[in-house]
Amino acid sequence: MSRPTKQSPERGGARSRLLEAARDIIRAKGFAATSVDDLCGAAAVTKGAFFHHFGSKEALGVAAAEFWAETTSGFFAAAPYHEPVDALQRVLAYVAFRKAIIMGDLAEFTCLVGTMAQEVYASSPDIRDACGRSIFGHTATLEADIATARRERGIAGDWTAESLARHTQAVIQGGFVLAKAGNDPALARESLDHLDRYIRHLFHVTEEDANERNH
Amino acid sequence: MSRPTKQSPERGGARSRLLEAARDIIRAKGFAATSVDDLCGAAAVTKGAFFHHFGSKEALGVAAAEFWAETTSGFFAAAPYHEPVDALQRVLAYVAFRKAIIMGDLAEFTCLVGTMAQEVYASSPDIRDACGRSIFGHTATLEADIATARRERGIAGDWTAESLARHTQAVIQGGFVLAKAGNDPALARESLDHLDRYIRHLFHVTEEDANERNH
DNA sequence: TGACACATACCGACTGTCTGGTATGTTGGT
DNA sequence: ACCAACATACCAGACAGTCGGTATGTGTCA
Repeated sequence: MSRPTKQSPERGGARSRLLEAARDIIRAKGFAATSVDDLCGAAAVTKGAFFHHFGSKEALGVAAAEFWAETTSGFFAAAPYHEPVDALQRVLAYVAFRKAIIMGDLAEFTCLVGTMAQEVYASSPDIRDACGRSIFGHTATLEADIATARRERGIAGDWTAESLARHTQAVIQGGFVLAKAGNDPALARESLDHLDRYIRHLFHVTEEDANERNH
Repeated sequence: MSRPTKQSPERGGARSRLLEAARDIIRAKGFAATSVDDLCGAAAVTKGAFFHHFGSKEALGVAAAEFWAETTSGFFAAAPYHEPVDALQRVLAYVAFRKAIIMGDLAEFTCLVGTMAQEVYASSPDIRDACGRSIFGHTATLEADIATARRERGIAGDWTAESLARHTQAVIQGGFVLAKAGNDPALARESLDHLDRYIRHLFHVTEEDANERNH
């Protein structure tokens, strides 16, 4: 009767199942409205397992933000927008990619750490900082391409690659807020069109050379 | 001993005190983490008074969003950015005004309805819609100036006044998210500089005629 | 090879506190 | 006398967190 491996969910998977449940449920309901029991139910584990892996609900919030940072950085690193050899084309491809993945349910494409940061920034500095590391860690990856594009094209102007990378993230996050308030994902895509136009302006992209080669 | 008017807080003020408390506390802690007792304590009223004026906590959320819409529309209507006779200058003055009022504590300048919409969009459609009406009602006031400016200056381009007004709001909301995640109000101001540059580009504002008159 | 020690992963009943909400007063103006 | 605007007392369920326990692996030494 008793088999060596008898647990239906394989041993050791409780922690990651809880993090996946947190990613999905917190994006839909928010951090405060998500109870530990909600998470345990969705992950099919008990409270004992929850508090074995996480010292508190707040600790799970921090871990969820770090889990988000890891999975999304892997996702974006593997994304096809890195392909163009021209740095500016990579930046524009990034914006296009962000627009393309806005589809389906709101809770599926919106940003966990943006949502959490907005909610707990004052009451839980640990979660807030973990969210901040995730967001600004991501902007740093874009900053490199922006800086390279600027150097390659000899672009002047009183702005920095760092601030433009952050602005890109602000437009994305703000688009999510409007999409939620208006219950329409198209509102998030709309702002990315304006961002695309803005970046082309900064780099003096004219209608003609919009696609392909530069000077 | 008993005087005609003996209540320290004047009779009849409980509802508005609760709405003001909601405005301040929900911005700092979020909707779900704000308890009815929190609100009653801050407004110095009892739970009886709370449920006399609001049928439920959710109903207070809706009322708080409507209260926010009323007070902010009054605030912006009275703001000095309407003074320029040139419509484009009014639009740019709006952006400058939004940047200027970003000061002090995060909870003091961030947006109640943006925060609430982000948190409860899936769990409370009534609150979400009230937040949506507040946000998009505000963008409509800016849309008029944008449309006028575009007509006055004969500006073409594949964008609409409506979408630019919404984009402006997205940049503001996204700036708030980044400011909270990074715990630094300057992050919100930074994106408004990019927005200002973008709008000047759309309207072909050159460095020379940046301040004063047009064609 | 096996047995003992120990660690890790997980279980589920339990607890004290807090939650939104209700039922029943009391007060003051008209 | 009546009604809106409150206050007081209370409730049932939900909440985060605790605790004693069990099952399964893992390292170690004879």
